[in-house]
Amino acid sequence: MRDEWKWLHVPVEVAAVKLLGCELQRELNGITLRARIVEVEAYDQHDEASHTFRGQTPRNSSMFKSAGHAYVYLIHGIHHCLNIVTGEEGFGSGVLVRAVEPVAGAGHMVARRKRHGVDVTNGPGKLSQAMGIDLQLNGHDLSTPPLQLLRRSPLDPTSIVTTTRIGISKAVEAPRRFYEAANPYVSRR
DNA sequence: TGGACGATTGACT
DNA sequence: GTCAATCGTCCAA
Repeated sequence: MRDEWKWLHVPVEVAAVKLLGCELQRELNGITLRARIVEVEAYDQHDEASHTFRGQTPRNSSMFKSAGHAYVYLIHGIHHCLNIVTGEEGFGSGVLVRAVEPVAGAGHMVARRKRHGVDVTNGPGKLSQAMGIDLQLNGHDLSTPPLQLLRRSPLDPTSIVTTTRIGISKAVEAPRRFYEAANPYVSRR
């Protein structure tokens, strides 16, 4: 395993909390976009709501890679969702990035979205469109451009809210959604 | 090989 | 609050 991602070789819900406050940096057409992660959800092989619950398939194979890779999938034939793979190679676990807060290149994200304010990045499909994330980045190594994960110091635990996940039909009771309290970019539904 | 379905979003009543 | 868009994936037959 790569030492660089050792901090993500932990249970996925622990990794999810550690990822809050970290940043995603995207190089796109010579422009640098950067955004801070403010809302996440945890999924792993033992979780009925996870894409990896029934084992490895061509679609979910990048979620079985070692920590620090991207798992991107298409939902409803329209939108892309970004996950950060966690844990050891061979174990299917990852963290869905549900919302981010623009840090750099916000104007470009607004233009890509054709929306403004929190609507630019307050949902998994929205932030993917804002940052130009699609299937081409599925399986990408997040230690290299054009998409990088930048580690940041952990948030104060008292500022983190834990709830059940959104938009799923199985394991609906599991408290595996985490977000930064009072951050306006946290998704609404 | 067919068909049901989805870790969502935006438009509309 | 409700509902359609839209297509790749997966499982049953």
